[in-house]
Amino acid sequence: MKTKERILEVALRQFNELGTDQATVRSIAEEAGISHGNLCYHFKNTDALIEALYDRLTEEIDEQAIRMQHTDNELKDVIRQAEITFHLLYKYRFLLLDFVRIIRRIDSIRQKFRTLMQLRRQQFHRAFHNLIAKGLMREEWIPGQYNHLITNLLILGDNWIPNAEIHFDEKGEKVIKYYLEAFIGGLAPYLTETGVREYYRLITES
Amino acid sequence: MKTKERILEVALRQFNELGTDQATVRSIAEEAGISHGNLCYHFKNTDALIEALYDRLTEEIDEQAIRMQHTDNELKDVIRQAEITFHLLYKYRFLLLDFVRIIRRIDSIRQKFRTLMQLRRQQFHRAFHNLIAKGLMREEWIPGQYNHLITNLLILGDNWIPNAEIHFDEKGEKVIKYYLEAFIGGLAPYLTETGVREYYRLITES
DNA sequence: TTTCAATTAGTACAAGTGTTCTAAATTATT
DNA sequence: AATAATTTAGAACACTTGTACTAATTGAAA
Repeated sequence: MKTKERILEVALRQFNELGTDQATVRSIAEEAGISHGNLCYHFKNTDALIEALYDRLTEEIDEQAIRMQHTDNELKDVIRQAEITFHLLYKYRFLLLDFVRIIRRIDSIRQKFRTLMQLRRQQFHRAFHNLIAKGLMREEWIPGQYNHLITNLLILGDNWIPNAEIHFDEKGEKVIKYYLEAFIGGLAPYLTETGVREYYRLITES
Repeated sequence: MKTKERILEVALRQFNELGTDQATVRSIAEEAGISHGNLCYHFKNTDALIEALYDRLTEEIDEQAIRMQHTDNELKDVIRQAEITFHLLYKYRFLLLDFVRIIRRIDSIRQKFRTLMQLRRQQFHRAFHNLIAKGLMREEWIPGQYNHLITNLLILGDNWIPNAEIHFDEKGEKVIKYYLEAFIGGLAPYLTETGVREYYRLITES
């Protein structure tokens, strides 16, 4: 099964660098050093490749979510969680760069993604709840504000990569850090004084 | 010049509904009731159509920005500004739905867009400055937080439409309102007590 | 070793796309 | 009314893409 692995590797690279429209069955096969007929034997078309890679992403996210269940949900854990997720999304960034088109075309991904997002919203609610209980985050003082906050954070989480593609020429770690800071910084105003002190401590040490 | 107008109308509709990849020179020409040869006489290809429509959007945004200079920058003006911008973006939503691909392909749009974004960042800074001076918005109490806030608001402003496409089946006014509320709600925690009172007054009356 | 299934390369085809070109038709100008 | 410029339709071309198919090769099981 080494061929299949190599195909997915090359596909991921080409999707990320060229976009899902420029990377074709032929270009991927060529770089993988096989015939495109062979590639189509393993994956019927590029959509099948996209779906396979999407499944890999969700697998990796799931694994990480399970690992995170055993932390005590301090502020540092929340930040760490965001950090890992950002890196994961960056690894599969072609998905986010092209998500609308992919979703419009591949219905199975659409459905999987919707359930994933509901899960993420719940995770946020739970995390906030924990932080409030620990006295790190303020109680909601404007009705509905945490719902709005979560909406904004989810949009940031899904769209910082397209945003980076549009605004920056740099790539990689530098970009990830920039948006990660914006993400965490967006949380800061909702923290208690204790929370802010902790926030300072964490961002200065990294 | 009626043909040109009709072409752009149909193109906008097809781009919004089908996406820039499904709408072709031929499909647009057909709906406009002309030959595709004729369409190519007026606009060399779909990229030229996209560019023309992008220019229209920036024109409309500019007009509105000028109109807004004569307001006194109360909270209600800031909200009104956001509302109009959201509606404008929705009118040309295909641009935001496909922005990465468009930017990658059409360099002139890339450059125009970057300067536009710098402008928008400045507008936010100015608006915040005004609100602070009026005692409606708090002074920055965590270093850099307003820069992060603006980053987040800009990302929300550019990506609520793709987000809606992914998460909702509804379209139109309902969607606009949902994200507009998230946008304004994201501002609320940064307001002073007076600001929050004003915020309540404004959101309950609409 | 033989046999059968899985894998691979290469070819061929159909559909769709942007692009160009020519000739006709329309409109405006003198 | 005559002439020139603009606009339009339609055909033709080159290119790419996904898809299917065939034949050859490989590898494992009997």
